Amino acid sequence: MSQVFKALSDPTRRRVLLLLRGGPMSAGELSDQFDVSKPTMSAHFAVLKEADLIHAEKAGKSIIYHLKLSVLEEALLGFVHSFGLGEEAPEAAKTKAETAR
Amino acid sequence: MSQVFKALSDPTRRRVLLLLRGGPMSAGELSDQFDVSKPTMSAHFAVLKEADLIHAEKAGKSIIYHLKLSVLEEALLGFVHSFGLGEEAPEAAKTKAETAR
DNA sequence: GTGATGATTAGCTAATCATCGAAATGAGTC
DNA sequence: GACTCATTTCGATGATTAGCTAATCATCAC
Repeated sequence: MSQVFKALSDPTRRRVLLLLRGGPMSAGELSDQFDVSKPTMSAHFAVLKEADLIHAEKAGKSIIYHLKLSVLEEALLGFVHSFGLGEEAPEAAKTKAETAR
Repeated sequence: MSQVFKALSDPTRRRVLLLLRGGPMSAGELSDQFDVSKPTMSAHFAVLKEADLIHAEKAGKSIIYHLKLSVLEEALLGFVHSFGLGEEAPEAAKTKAETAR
């Protein structure tokens, strides 16, 4: 849980995830979209992998990263729901929390 | 955005938010729930305030903290939606939403 | 095997973070 | 004013983080 939020706390890493939402991409292709060195990007990938938000697949010389949407979804929506938020309109959320018990 | 996720990346701070979900609480009452010093807790409050997730209200000697649910909701759901998640009914979310009512 | 390419690891610096005890502020009380 | 309570600020410390360059590893083409 903490690791997911920590991973998301960096703008570079959030942008990586958004790029990956469009489909799998190699480490190099991803790095080309950013203005930092490749080792730095590699470290960001490691953080995302540690949080289980992405998955690495070897493909010849390259390494293809895939977004693990379901993990992102479970972590964020799970947290949101624990606050009684996110299922209906904000107004109704309060009512719902009350009727929930 | 980054500040919200950074604030949420610490378990102590997440627990503070959950406590505050039950209603406003003073800094001291909150601190009593944790096994760390008051200065440390004060620093956590500052991070949460910086992320605009809580609001401080003076009340005599005490300071009462309030959860800003709408900010938390907007930040997290906004991000979730930017991934196209949380609107339809993926497995986990659906089950959870159903058992909730 | 050599060389080239893609990616990670190693080693470093500067900055940020969580934590503490001690001191300082603010707001009531006597 | 002096005293007390609640909370924050200050100053220090050890741990972690993002960033870099240089070096290494892995794979492919020759």
